Amino acid sequence: MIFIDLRDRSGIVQVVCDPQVSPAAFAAAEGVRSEYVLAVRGTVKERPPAQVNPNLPTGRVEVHAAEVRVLSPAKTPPFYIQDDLDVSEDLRLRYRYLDLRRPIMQKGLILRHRVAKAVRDYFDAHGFLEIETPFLTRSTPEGARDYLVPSRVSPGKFYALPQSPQLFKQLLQVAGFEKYFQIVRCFRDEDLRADRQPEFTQIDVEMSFVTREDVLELMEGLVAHVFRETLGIEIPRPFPRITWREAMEKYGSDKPDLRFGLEMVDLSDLLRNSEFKVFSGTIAAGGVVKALRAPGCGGFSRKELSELEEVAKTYKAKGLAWLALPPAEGGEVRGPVAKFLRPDELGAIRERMGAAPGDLILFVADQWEVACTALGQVRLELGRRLGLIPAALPERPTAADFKLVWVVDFPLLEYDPEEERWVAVHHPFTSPHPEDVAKVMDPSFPRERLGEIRANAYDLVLNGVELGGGSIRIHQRPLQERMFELLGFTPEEARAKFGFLLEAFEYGTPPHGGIAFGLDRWVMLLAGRPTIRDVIAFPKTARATDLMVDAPSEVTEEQLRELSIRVEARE
RNA sequence: GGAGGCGUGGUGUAGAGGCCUAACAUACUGCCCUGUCACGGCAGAGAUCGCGGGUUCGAAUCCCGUCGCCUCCGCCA
Repeated sequence: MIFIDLRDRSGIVQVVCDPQVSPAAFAAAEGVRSEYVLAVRGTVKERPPAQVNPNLPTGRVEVHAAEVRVLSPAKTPPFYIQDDLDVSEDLRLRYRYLDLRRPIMQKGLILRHRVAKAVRDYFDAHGFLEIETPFLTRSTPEGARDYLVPSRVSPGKFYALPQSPQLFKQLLQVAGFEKYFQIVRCFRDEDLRADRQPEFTQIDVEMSFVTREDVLELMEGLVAHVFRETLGIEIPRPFPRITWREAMEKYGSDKPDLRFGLEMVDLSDLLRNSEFKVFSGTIAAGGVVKALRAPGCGGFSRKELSELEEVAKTYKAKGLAWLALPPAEGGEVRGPVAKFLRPDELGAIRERMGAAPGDLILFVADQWEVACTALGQVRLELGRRLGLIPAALPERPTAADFKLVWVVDFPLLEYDPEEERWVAVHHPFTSPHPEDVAKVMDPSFPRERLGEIRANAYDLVLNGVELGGGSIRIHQRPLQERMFELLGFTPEEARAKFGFLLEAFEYGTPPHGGIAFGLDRWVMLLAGRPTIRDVIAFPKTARATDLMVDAPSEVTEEQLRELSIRVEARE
């Protein structure tokens, strides 16, 4: 009697080879090893009650083999084909076709397909057209580093792979395709992360004659549709909204994780005249003091506190001050800051923080954005330590496992000290907030205050991950010219870089706007995986290499000659 | 560009100056086992400890360099 676990995309079934039923099938099965490809003919039978395997979805039945044929033998795989795999990722990437045999990997790609299908169905039902745009296109300034492709017929010239179809989708609006979408590959030559690959897939959307409200409402419908069709989850609508400013103030991030509270509080007004110069001095210099209450954490050890401080320092904070409240009334308040604070200050802080005995209060004093960001990262670390951020998605996720939020009113511009100029936070075609257009057009508006101007832009954030973002675009020539001016482009430069778009805009441009979602990230979150590599069939390593096909690779002298390219040896 | 972690039979780990002629689990090969499903039993094969240099009487172990993978900062309109 030989038992074979026979696997296909749908799962595993047990094949029973009984020499009394079929001597030939038994003999064939004797030579079968792991991962052999088989053709089995037989009868599906219910198992005897004692032989039922409750751990297997098909555990109530089995196939009694009449015939077993080996279609293809297999070498012993370098790792087990099973879900709970403890093997280095480089090995999985080198043998990706084996890694992808694992049910959990198949589940991820099947989910990915179903998300894409749901997206296409939704847009089709709402009158959108999927239109393809070029991969071989033109390098444009701003944004990420381009992947370049040399041209053979135009020696010395290069195509760029698109960072996104941004310009094309706007040109499609000029062309009259007033509802466009595309599931499209994008390319960015920047350093990688767990949620960043050099090529990734975007759900790209653009619409004419819409306001921000129209876009957000339609996209909430999309998100709800995808959750319903893939996980069977009903996401409550409308999604909450938060301004960028408020997100930074309360959560210290432009992609706040709303699965837990631990909101930050500003104490600058209370500590303006504090004896503690780190606080008062920072405030006098235009900075702020932000604080975070960690409930019941007053007993944290030196080690835990210094680990939290390391987090803060990673994000440019100079330090992390703390106050540990005694577990009962009357005890000593501990912490390096305690002796510098007057009783009235201490009382005011406790009241504002809503602090209870046994709580820990953490402080960062710094310039506003640094203080918010650093303490916001401490907040996330605390969330992990206190178990407020689930380590994994439950077996049957519900709407409560997915906290969606729109972040709106991003700044339009931010100062880049390296380039010594203002750069677009979103991109140069993003329209200012309707209430701020006057400031943009006002030539006397002080340059140093350009950072106050809000954009008509929005991001969708899911569990602290940026799922997508978009904006209402500029469709008026004077406003666009003014934007280029603020970005430091002369009219000639603007024309040289974006001339085709500016020219197109002269032929009647509908007001338009759109959004783009990161498909990989979305599927990653729906599947509860820790990296987008797990939901991409053939991903690249952190150094942007493909370990399976060994790319990038050297090419022949002949190929280089055809492209008029000479490679200089680099150390 | 920077910081950290990891690298020892196919795989996952242990070993932290001499106990290493490198251990354990699993996978693999052969034999036994006619209801197994984390099967079981017996036997066997399989590693110059990522690579290069150095220190030492002696290095998987200490030092320097280098390569690869992962995470994070910078970067990513």
